[in-house]
Amino acid sequence: MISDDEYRLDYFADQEFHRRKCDSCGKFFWTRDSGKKTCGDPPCDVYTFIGNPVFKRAHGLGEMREHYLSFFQARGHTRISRYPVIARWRDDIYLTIASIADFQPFVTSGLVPPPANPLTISQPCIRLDDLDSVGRSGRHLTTFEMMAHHVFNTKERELYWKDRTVQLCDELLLGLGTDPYTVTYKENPWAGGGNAGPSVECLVGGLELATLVFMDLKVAKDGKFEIKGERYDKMDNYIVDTGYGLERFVWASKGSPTIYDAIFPDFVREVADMAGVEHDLEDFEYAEIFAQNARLAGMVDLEKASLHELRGKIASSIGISQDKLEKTVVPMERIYAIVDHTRCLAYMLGDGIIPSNVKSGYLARLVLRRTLKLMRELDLETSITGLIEMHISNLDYPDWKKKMRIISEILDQEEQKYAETIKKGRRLVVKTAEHYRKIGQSIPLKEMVLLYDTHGIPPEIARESAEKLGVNVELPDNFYSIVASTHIRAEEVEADIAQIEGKTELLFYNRPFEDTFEAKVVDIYDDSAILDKTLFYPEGGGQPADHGILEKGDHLFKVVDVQKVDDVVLHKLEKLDDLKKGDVVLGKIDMKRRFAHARHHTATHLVHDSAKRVLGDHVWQAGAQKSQDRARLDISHYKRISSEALREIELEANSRVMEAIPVETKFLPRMEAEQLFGFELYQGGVPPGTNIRVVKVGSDIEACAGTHVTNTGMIGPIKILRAERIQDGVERIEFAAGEAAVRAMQARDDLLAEASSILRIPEEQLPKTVLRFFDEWKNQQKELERLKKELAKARAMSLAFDARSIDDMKIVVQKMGLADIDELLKAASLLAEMDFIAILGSETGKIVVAVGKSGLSKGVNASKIVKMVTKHLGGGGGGSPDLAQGGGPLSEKMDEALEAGIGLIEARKKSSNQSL
RNA sequence: GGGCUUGUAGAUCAGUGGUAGAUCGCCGCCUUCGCAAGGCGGAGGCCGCGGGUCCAAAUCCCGCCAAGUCCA
Repeated sequence: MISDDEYRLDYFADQEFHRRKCDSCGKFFWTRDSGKKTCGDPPCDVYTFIGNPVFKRAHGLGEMREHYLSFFQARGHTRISRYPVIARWRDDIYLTIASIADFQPFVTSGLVPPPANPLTISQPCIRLDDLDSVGRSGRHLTTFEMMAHHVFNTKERELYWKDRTVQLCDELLLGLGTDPYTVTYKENPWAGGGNAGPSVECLVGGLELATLVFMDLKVAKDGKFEIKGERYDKMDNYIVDTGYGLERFVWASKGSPTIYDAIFPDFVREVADMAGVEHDLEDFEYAEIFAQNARLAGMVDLEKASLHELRGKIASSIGISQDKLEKTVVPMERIYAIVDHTRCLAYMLGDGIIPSNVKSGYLARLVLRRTLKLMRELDLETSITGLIEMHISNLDYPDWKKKMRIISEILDQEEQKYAETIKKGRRLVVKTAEHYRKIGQSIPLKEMVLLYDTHGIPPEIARESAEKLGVNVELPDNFYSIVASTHIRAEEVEADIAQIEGKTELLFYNRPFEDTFEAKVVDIYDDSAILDKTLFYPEGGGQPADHGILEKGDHLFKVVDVQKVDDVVLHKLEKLDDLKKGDVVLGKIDMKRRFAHARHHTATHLVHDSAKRVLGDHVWQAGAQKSQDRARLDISHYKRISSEALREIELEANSRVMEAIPVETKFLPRMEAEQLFGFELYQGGVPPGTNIRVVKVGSDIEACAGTHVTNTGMIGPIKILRAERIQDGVERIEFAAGEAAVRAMQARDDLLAEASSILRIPEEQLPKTVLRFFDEWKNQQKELERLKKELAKARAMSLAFDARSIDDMKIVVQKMGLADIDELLKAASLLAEMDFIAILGSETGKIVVAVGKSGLSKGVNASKIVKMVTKHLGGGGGGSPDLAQGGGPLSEKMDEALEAGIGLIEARKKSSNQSL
């Protein structure tokens, strides 16, 4: 528990605030109004600001943002620019969900100094948790700007803490014209992402405008404090983490019926016009419907509450029928959601997310497809590209306008893909529906889940198609949660990483060409030696570890792996033997291996840079791995890389090699590097630490800890081997550099040489000749087929003469040389057509039995005969009563097997008409 | 990163171990002044690729390649 004392601020005392316990929810809050009984937060209080703004003047988004940032700037805060909405510097979240996310984990943990302190920022954030409520509740958004001021205090230096934070918030609100008696601060401890602390929510007019978090706790096993079931301890550093909702401020300043009408009124009107929906907020009764909707929706959690029930309440409180309410509200809800979702997409695509079926790309596709579905429901004929372009031209990010061409191409492609999925889906639904119509049932839930989960067909669309065919569907309200529940969640495995004290000096950066060094063994850990300094490169950044040896006198220790744990390098040895702490060793690196890695590593940077030049700026590294004989680079790209583009990339990369560009590396403070080069530095992930190593290869600049050659000329040739699609939106380029490239080319030469020598033709004629051979082969196959048919016919005719008769049935039994099963089948079935019983065998051990009409009527069964006679061949067989086939490995016993066949029919006669 | 699904004629798909099919499209002929429709006939398949099991594999098993989809 967080102590009450945490909230007893001098500022509250000075300003004559009272601490009250909410009559409704029991939480404590602070107010200047001594008569206030409830905390101010819905559902304890209702919205009072709608139609009754809490600020003295209406503000637009830009105006409000500027007011906020300059307010804090004037009070000693440095304004910093926003971070992307795709959190590339984080590996635990895909999207930037709060302003503090910009500074996690390294700034908040104290490892890296903040870019400024104190600072103020307005950070665009995306949260998709309440996607279903967007448009409906009047207040939910997928995209919002979190305005914030942050302070990073340390034990040594405190800038300001709770009092000043609350004071600034109060000053901001009162400055905007808020009545001081309507402001409440509700106590509400905050926890998330491994941190926690006391926090107050600032409420005005029933609307939560800001949250002021005082982050001073971190998760600790045996911590002194317990919040929401986790234990926490105090941190050395403590952080003011505030969040002010820009869109809510604008809403509060206007008192519009919904947040959407407040923040983009023109956009809403334009889309409403396109959809042919009348949206006249001047009409009091009409506006009141939305206002009341927002007020009541503000009180409940839409996820849990029944939408139907809620609407019933709203209708009766306004005094109109529920039907009329829905007719008015539903189209607008869709329009609001479309306007919101397209803004979300503008941010996602503008910041470089490529729609995909995995990771952050999936989130983009999710929002995109929901938007297309909404547009379809409204019969909105316009293209989604146009809507997104409208947002982009309204936003003040010039680089996005340049990206519009690629964004539009991506969108067109996504629209097409979705249309394809729906088209395929409808066919599938029709098939499914017809099946259930035949058996007179409605389509069960299981099928609906399959259609959605496996084929991406939304249940609403499935229902529409099915009902057209007069088939009902089973579709419960909580359909999507049923789908979710079928996915078993993978348990998160927390790796127990050993912490090792100490620091190994890294020599390989400054002495990249040296292969020998002397060092002291400072410790032994399992079967690994820890040295005071090392030339061995530990595995990292997709580059494998160096190998080599450690020499102690004339005793050699083979180094088979090298790993870095914290600041310590572990040299894993094949055998530990008598190596001990305090020994002095001579280390020798396998330089051939090292150089192969270095070539591939620098080449990776070049290939990445070339891909960017050829394909566009949307290309980001999504992963990389190097080895001695090849390397692979995964890049984000929205379509398959054509072979022409691939060749261009290859040529481009080799041009950089031929230019013999020096590779520059240096260590820079993280913030300086970020300011100089932007987040494009973090192609290969975000390294920890205050200083990061920046590697510059021509125009490519990346944070990279790997070993590189010192000049691109040293790479030698770069040969792209292949490209494959890892996921939608991610392409993998495999290539070889240096000696490995030469060997790869030689291997390809060998393939050509071998193939052409088999055909005894020059290599240039391979494609032409292979094509001719393939065509000839196909024609010959057909010819062969035809001849077999003819041969079978001829044989059948001649065999018919040799038929014997048993019990009025004409029987042919014959061994037909090396004939294959096809020929036997054809001959036998022809004989059966002429009303014979045929038992045909071959020297290869195959048998076919066919029975004609009269045989069948007497109960002769081909399948049973085959089953019995093939036993003589040590095999088996089967088929239908009129035609069966089989065989076995003992082909030399064919005569015996055929005799047995005749025997069976004769025996059948004796036992008089017993069926076989 | 995990789950599910698919790959058969130009297209859409049947075919769950026993002679590869349907519909549309294509070509030819009949009918017509011509077109559409209709009738008759025909062409078109490494059943995604490679291995395995089996007397026998489009079908079962393994690997690869290509694609779709839901989720974290």
